[in-house]
Amino acid sequence: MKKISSRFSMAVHILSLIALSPSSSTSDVIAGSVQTNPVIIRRIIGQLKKAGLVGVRAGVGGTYLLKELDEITLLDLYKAVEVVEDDELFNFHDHPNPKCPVGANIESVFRTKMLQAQSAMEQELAQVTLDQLVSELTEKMAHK
Amino acid sequence: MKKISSRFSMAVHILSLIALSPSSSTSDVIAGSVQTNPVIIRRIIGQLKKAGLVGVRAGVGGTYLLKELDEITLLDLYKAVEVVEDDELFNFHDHPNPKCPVGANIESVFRTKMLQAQSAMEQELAQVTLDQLVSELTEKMAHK
DNA sequence: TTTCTTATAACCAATATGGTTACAACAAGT
DNA sequence: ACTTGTTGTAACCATATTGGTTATAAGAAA
Repeated sequence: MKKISSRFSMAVHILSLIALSPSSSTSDVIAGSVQTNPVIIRRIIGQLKKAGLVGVRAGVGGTYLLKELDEITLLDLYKAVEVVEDDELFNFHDHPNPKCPVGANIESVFRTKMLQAQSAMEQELAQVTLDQLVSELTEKMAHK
Repeated sequence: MKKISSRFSMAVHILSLIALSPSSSTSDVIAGSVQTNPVIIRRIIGQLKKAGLVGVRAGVGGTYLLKELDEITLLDLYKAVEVVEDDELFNFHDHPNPKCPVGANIESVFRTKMLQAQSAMEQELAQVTLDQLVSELTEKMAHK
């Protein structure tokens, strides 16, 4: 991976739209703002639904929040869209040589350090609520 | 990307080996501990060399450190192996609709937050020197 | 019943990844 | 000089992820 999937940024974009104009929240309208295919939007909304963040009006169309804006953090979205496998951001090469003292012990040392680094990042994401983010967004929109 | 490439973990493994037994530091021996192809090792060492962290004895074989162990951090290795593109961990979907107020402003808000999160992670990596890591490693090796 | 919508399957092209084989160039020892 | 062990690359390859597309079944309202 060169980068964490844009599913995450799209999820943030999507939820911002839903928060600001819940009336026009069909995958088609949202796709118009994100500028991608409606199916992509539905797939992401499907993941947000699975995570219990939103509900979808089947048949009639549209998505609504299941939590307050200040109860949803960027970390919630990050986890919901599953951009990282097994909750481990850093990959570790498989089966280093157990007969080599370094090979036998490097994994646990490495993993410990990486979990710390990853956790520092996730804590930052956890500190930003959608409430805050949408506020900053509307601020910028007004400032135009 | 589901995970950050194992090139990073291999780089840490490789430098630990070089630090602990500089005498046996050919790509073949290292590949034996990492349990991969020597070419993979050489490619990574090539990146470490480009970053000015190590030197290579052409022809005769072997790699040596160009800096002290306490002058090399995990962040140095992370940057050296280029596991992330353009120094931006988080991807952002391209060209959201500029005619939509949200589409026009979401990118700058998102990017700001992501740079903060990414920076928190990198700071953690910057705080770990190879010196520390190798110490922990030898500790574990002795504790056998 | 018609219409708009969601959910999902089945593809696809582009790219990253880790691996492999092959070969030129280099430096030492003999 | 020649042989040997090594590095540096190029050229491939299989696999997986990504973002996208088309097509279709099914739900809910007018």
